[in-house]
Amino acid sequence: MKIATWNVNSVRARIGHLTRWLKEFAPDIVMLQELKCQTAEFPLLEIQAAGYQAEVVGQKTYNGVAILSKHKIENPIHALPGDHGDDHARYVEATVAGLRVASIYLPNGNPVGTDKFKFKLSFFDRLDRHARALLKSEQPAILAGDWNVCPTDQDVWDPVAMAKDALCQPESRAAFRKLVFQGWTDAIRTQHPDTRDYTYWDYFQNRFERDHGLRIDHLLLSPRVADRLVACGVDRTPRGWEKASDHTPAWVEIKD
DNA sequence: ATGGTCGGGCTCCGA
Repeated sequence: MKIATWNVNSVRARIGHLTRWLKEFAPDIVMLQELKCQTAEFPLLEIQAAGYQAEVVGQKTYNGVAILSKHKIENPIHALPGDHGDDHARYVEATVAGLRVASIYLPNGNPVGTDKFKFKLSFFDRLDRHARALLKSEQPAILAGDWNVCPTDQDVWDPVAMAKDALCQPESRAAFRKLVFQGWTDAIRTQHPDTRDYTYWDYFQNRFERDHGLRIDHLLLSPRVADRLVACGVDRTPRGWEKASDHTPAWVEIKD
């Protein structure tokens, strides 16, 4: 079973790329981020025609997350618990094929030293508590999405240029590590300890062509899913298509 | 040296 995550940077602008990639890569489950549309505007007919169900949490202009699946989607939740005042569409979680899967769009947090950065850390704190409860439930689970964190300098093409960025702050990295230390496996880094495996390249300055990227899209596996890990990677193909998202899909394959 | 490019939806914001 193949499970992927992809920040599409507007699902309506990218629907052609998305349906092409669903057909070519044939994932069983896909976590999407940055839909940039309201739930009612989500291109559901095209997704269904491609053979997928969808659980969508949208909002106007910003954010937006979804779970696409070839299998039945059950018991969804549409927000990360812990803050009733959080009206950002950044979290959707559901049960699919016996797995608890979450599509997460963590706040970017720039610039550092503002309420945006505080919101990022508080979102991480809520995620930490919720992830702990998921582990305790002993359901096989996958937390996937755009984490807006480069876990180490290995995940950054130019660590000096990025040193003041919210994606590389010690607090952001510590928050990510705290989840890993709970017992979640960062699939790609664990299976590929020595490669860069970027998932994002800025639109500026031909960064993709020069491979000046970042690894910020991650799939974290609960222990029972990590036991089933067969392969994982980053599919750079869609990033090379015309009018691409600035992110490309990351994926895992697990035993059924 | 603080630019550059996208998408959404307006004349700027967020990334």
